[in-house]
Amino acid sequence: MATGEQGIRIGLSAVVIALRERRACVLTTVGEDGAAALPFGPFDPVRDRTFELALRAFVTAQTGFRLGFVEQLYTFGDAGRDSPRATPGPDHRREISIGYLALTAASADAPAADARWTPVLDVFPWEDRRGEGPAAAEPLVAGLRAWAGDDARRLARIESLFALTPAQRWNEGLVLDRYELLYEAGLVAEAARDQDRPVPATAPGRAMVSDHRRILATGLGRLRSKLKYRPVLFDLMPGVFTLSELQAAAEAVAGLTLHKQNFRRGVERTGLVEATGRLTTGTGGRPAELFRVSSADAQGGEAMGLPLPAQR
Amino acid sequence: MATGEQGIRIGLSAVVIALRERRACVLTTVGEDGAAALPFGPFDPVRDRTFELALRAFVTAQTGFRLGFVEQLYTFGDAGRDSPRATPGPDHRREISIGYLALTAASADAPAADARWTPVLDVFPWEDRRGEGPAAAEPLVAGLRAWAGDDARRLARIESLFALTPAQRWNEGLVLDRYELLYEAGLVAEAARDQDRPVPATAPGRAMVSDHRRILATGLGRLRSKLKYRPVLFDLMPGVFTLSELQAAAEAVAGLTLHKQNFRRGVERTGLVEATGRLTTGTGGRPAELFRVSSADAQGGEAMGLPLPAQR
DNA sequence: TCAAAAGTGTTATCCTTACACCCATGT
DNA sequence: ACATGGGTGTAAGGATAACACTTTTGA
Repeated sequence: MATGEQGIRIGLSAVVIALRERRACVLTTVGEDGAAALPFGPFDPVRDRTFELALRAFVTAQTGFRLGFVEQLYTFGDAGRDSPRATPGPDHRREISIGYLALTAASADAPAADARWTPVLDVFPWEDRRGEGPAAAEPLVAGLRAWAGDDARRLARIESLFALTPAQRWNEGLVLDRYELLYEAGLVAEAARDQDRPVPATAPGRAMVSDHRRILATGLGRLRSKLKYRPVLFDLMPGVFTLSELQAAAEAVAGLTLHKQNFRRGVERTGLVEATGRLTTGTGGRPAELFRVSSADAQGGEAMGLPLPAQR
Repeated sequence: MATGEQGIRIGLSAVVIALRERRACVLTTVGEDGAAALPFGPFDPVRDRTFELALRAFVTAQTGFRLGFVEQLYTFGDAGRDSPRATPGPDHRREISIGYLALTAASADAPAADARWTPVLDVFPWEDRRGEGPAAAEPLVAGLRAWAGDDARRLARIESLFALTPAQRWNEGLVLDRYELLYEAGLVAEAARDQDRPVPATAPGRAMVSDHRRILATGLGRLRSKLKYRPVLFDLMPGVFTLSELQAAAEAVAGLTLHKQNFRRGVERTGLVEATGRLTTGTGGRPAELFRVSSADAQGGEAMGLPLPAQR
């Protein structure tokens, strides 16, 4: 009988998010076939005392960045995650990957070596609702409808996840659900690749190595959801910032255009920021006041996040 | 150099929740030293295609229960999770455990073999705010204050997590945070045990094997949080139920006394339940109408949970 | 007839949404 | 002057919280 310890390897994958030029970006490396990959490090059960310490160490070593907020996402271990056809032989190494979400404050430093900052909305273009809004997803939805045919359950899922009827509202946190829907429908490059079908040229977004895009979707979804009930956005911000910059950051992460006044009122109500009294200059208009994270209880244990009032 | 594949074993731990006699209970087995343990199954990388299938199989085999809702919680793998003193030698097997939350509809069946249904609020008595409310946690808080001394950060954490000032409100989802606070303060039996100190007789709640109480805290916290934005409570309910039973279930899980009218209005607004027209009999008072989960879009993808309006 | 539990009506308050408008600077 | 972005006031609508009350059964 198999003892359950043969051929297991554990790796740590990091979804490292930072803001660059008002866009939410993820730290990627160049994978084997030229596609983007997440930073990945092996977990050594002898040397590494905890997952989190191992993660922080290898990300800093590989990229030079110090991670602030770190949170475990999910453990991925399904057989054939990247190639379901391959039937594992007895000598097959089972690869299990523990995904982590990490946030770093914006930094002007260029990443080391072959690391890149990839805008997350280039990977998931349909997650950006700031421009035309619902119209942006039109071609995608057409493809989904074709896949669904007259399957009522599929149609309901599409309508719900993409908020197609006016009654439903777009839930920006369901990044993974939408990606998995597109994967099932065969509309993303990975779906074709995993079945050795030719990848259509129209496949939306940037494909990634193995199941890394799924891991990234998990991370972005977690971050978006968390914005609303934990003060995580400040882990992406520099020490001082204007309220407009804060709003731009929230918009870049959530993929939504927010309502200015309501956002400000909401931020004020949380008490998470405090004015410094100093002003910016050269914003193109009236100088903005600079704020910082409130020194009071601010990051304190209590549930507190930022409002995300949509601007229609 | 260590290759990262020696001596790793992966196990699956299940936090299986069900309602028994109007209490939220967790399925436990009897651990080595007589303490309760979570059902645990090894993960066989050759035989098991996915974590979830393996989990469902071994729980059904061990206990006879079919699991409904299943969700991954967290992967626990810190060295010395149960005994930090032990320095791992080269032959030390590193045990990594993937925790899952599972919900089963109430069932009259007795669990098989040495399995038990343990009321979760017996494990975490301080999580029950239904009785005297804040007063129930008084002795605990005294212990925490003694530990904190005049450390302002510790005091703020205690006040926040236990909602000691009237301005703060009790957040029922922070089960893990409160357990970890108590562990750090050395007030739960596991903290003493892990440092070979004698376990004080006053240690609150029921201790569990290894770090299983931490895993259970993770599961209960996740379930409580999820109640509010996903229709998970129905996975604990029988096919038909009265609104009072639904409220009692929500109260048993959340550890709160809810406001009857507001709860009902809120449930109605979600559209998640529909009346059957039938009435109960023998409730001790006026017969109640029986409801069922709405057959419409009900479980549909959209975010929908139940309100938890506190009754002071 | 009374206790016990089911079920309903109504109001005050707060947060969200949405509207329109004024302010200060650089060009 | 005027474009650009910063910053503000106020009112309508809906959800929540809190109040007390009626209805229907079993003992």
